[in-house]
Amino acid sequence: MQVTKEDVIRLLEQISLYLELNGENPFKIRAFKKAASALEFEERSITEIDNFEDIPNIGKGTAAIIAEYISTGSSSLFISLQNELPNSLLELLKIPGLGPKKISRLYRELGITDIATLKAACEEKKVRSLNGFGPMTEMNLLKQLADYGKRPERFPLAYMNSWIEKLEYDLNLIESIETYSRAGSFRRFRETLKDLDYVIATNDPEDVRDKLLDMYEATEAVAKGETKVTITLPDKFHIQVDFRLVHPHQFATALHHFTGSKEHNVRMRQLAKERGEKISEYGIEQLETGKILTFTNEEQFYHHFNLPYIPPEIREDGSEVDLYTDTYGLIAEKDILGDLHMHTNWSDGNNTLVEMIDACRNKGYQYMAVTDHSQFLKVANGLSVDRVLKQIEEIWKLNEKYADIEILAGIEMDILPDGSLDFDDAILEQLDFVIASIHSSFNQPQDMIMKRLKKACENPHVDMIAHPTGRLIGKRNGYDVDVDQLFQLAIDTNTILELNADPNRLDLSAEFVRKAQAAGVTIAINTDAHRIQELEHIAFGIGTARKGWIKKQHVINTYSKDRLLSYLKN
DNA sequence: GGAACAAATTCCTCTTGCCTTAGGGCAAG
Repeated sequence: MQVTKEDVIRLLEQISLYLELNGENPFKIRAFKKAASALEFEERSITEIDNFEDIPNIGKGTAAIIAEYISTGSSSLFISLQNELPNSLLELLKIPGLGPKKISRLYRELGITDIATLKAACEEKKVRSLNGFGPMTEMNLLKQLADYGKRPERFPLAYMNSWIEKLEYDLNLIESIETYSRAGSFRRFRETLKDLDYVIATNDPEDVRDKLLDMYEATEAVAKGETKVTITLPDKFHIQVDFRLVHPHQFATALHHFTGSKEHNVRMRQLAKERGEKISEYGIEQLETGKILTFTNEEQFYHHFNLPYIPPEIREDGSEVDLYTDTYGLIAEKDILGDLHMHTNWSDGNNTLVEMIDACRNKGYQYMAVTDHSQFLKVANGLSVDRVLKQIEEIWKLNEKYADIEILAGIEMDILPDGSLDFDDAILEQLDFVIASIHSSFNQPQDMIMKRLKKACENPHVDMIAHPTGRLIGKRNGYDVDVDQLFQLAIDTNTILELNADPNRLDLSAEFVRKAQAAGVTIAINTDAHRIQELEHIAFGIGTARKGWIKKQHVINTYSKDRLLSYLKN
């Protein structure tokens, strides 16, 4: 059997889970987790690594386990762990409310090995007889088991977004809230979220707590304490929202703490410790004097450690604490001077040309590209040649009318399944901005997909490839792109790649867009708006770009109008 | 188990809140 790097990572993670169930030393458990993640970040493939001990966080013991696994296809440690505890127990760790201690007790005292036997034991009221368990625990377990498997572990940003708007509308109505902020993975613009986190500053926590609990009467409160309120939203998936209530002077440190990531917090705490200080959500404690420092904002908090303000989007694995500087040039929403991908009711958009133009003018954009679908996409009312020519004329007229914005006549043209393009060059050359994209035959093998993309990139009239991987977060993976090859194609043919800001897409992802920047690709961040409200999705695009450490200089729609026009001309 | 500092030992981020059950486990970033 050919062992892959993913196999090794999975092995180490499973070992770590087993040790947890066994109640092993927490640091040993973590050592395996750290080794797994060290391998994940390792650039080399498994055959290129001759000495695993060279990798930080992998020592003698783990290296021996890996070597055994690669040469024999199995691990004696893993086998002996499996003999001790059935594999199916690992699944129980995923059930909220069950941790290693409780699972271990259920197994040893009731012989529970999996979901089915746990459910049966709860129904027979056997569980309540165990030490540390009671009727409430049994009932809660049954509730969790009923949901088990039906609920995704994480939700796409787009799914959460409608809840977020509703929640914040309600939060704004609570007068005893001094201020509040999103926190957690949503504030960091992760593309999928497990729950929602808010930090609330108030001088009247009891009142805020009562109002929060009143907000959604139909839902149940998971927790309702002095400083923490957890509710589940009346959503079919029981989405959880955590509110942390703090006094206004604690707000900055609490916000930092609950924004995370966990790894970022660990790194910050290490820094503090080296200086004889201790960070908690309520402030920084100076250990010598016992004095607790608080701050008016997160900027001050970071400056206390002689660090620049580190934007939430890049607070992930902890390395940002050492890598990020004030002069990095990370892109910001204010840098965006135009949107180069949107639809009108000429194809499948909801608004008229004029409505879209007015909305872009209201956003203060210097330019915009109108890019309705092309004829192939019948379901989207794609434009025929005649209608394209008509729309170009219409846009010329509107350009004369509006002095404050440059309207580019564009198209989002399909790359057809056979690799040809939906319009001839004679049409394309009349357009100011040509997007090529794939909306069909997603299941083709990689070489065919790449052939299609190559054809598009090599056409001299094509300016940009939209949503380059075709994924829909949590719904479909997209087509089989060789992204490295696509980046090289884009560079060789001077083709822009899009970061599509639709929260369902975020395509390219933060990870890919970071690689694209490193390769030297020019990027555009566009909304692909189908209605004027969706022009606001640019915030998701910017968040994702920042998560990918994108510098302003690599993003074409930060160019001034003149610079953009001359770039497109060449 | 890994790594640092010293050569065998020590530390590893942390602490707070809440529920459920009777002291402790789990969850949160």
